[in-house]
Amino acid sequence: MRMRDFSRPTTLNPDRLFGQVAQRLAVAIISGRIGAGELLPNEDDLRADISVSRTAYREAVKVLTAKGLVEARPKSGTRAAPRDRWNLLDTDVLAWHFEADPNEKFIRDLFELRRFVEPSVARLAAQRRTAADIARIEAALRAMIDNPPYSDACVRGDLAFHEAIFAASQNAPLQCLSSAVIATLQWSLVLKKGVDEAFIASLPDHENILAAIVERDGDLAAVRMAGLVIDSLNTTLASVNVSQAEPDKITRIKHTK
Amino acid sequence: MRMRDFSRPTTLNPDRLFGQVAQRLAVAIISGRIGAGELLPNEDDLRADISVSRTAYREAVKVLTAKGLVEARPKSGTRAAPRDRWNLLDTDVLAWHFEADPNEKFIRDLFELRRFVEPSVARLAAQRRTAADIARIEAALRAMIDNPPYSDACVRGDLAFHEAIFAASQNAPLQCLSSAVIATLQWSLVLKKGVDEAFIASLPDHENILAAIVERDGDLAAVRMAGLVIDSLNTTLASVNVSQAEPDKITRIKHTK
DNA sequence: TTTCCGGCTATCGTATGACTTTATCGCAGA
DNA sequence: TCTGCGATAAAGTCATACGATAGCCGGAAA
Repeated sequence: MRMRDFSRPTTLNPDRLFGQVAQRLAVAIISGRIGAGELLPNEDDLRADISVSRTAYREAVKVLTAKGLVEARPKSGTRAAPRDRWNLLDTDVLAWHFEADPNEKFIRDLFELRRFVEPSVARLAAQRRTAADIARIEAALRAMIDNPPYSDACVRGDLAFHEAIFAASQNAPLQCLSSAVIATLQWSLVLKKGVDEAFIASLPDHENILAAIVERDGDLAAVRMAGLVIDSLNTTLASVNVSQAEPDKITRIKHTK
Repeated sequence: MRMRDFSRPTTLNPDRLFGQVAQRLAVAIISGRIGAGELLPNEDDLRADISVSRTAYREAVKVLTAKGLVEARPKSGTRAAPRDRWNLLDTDVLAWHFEADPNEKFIRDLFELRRFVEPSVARLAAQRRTAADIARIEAALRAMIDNPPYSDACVRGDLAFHEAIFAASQNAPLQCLSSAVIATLQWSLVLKKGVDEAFIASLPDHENILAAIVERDGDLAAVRMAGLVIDSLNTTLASVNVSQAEPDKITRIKHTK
């Protein structure tokens, strides 16, 4: 699946050779083409795909090992790890999922995580935000409003909006979860691209969240963020199901507020 | 800081040479001894620390790159990355934090994350748990009860208890956060080791959480889990402050329920 | 025929040296 | 002063070799 990539600058330089090899292998594992079995024998892979030296191959494997996608043990070989070992919240691992087929369960799970976390983050942001945080969130919102829906600048604004709120929470481990939120936004973008109404309808919600954060009203910010996430989930899932022609699988979540 | 290590089997084999080098460098970065500056030049490090080949060194760097701890660019060198690039939720990165000095802010942040996430996870677990999940949670609880406090088996039981609840949530990305919970438990263990009362007092709380999950009462499970997390935070922070002889920094969080 | 032991071999880990690529920095020329 | 080109330094890549280890298989003994 080819698409525009707005994910944060990853640690893994795609220009480099080992990065390409890592991505190749990662996608093969994530898409299930390798699935907990043995990896392609060292030599085979070298000869077959691209003639790549053992160094590049090993460094790619090291990257995948660090992200939990493979387990290498002397002699028994380098095998794809079971899914529950993967660092599913790692930026690169999330990005690689976009290269594989979209998996509705996975998207739901990410939205679920987001639904639990992001309202709390918004609450913290409202309590702890500095003037600089406000300026950053405002700038992101401006980019969303001033640019046509789904334009690059607009999408970047959306991502920046959520990231800025995470940053305002002043909690470093929590900020690591922003990549998961970014991922859901990207999935939304892919799945419901072209549907401008949903995006435009969400703009006032974004503005209201900012307002609550400005007012330092944590509870209000949390409630509004929860609403935004649920709306996003519903429109995204609707697009998934429409595009898959399975409208019966639409399961909306009602606002509790 | 030397300690018993109960973290889940990490992907990064400490027997291997590159793993040791990676840990060495990681601790130097996390502890701040390197802090966003340049890394030791390749050759220097080789000669100085241990005579280690370029291969092992490079693979160690690749691992750290994958976890966001360093950024390598041709010409400008391999630099330690700013903290907001680190994968703070990565199992290894969390484990490496135990080798550096304890950082109260970091522990607070982890507990905060846990406070947001774990009650929701408990709710999901109550809604989705299977019979196998119940058995797993019960077994973990048994290990906590049947073994003396802070014994290896007991601690493992505690970790298994929380991991089993995460597993019962049936949400893979969410499960990745269990390593952060494990980390807070380990910090608690380190900081308040020897204080048996707090542990024994928490046993009924654990039992009640299990009961709520058995009864499929999601809200109750969430409330009880929230209480457990807050209690754990308070006793842990108290130990931190006592051990640092700064009792004025104790800031308890009141139960809302 | 079954079982156990030991060597064989495949595969990862480590070491070494040479060459390539890339990006920075400084010097020279306009 | 500005521009651009080349020297340079560091990471990246390649090729090769050797060591260590765990599984495999065959032979020997019961």
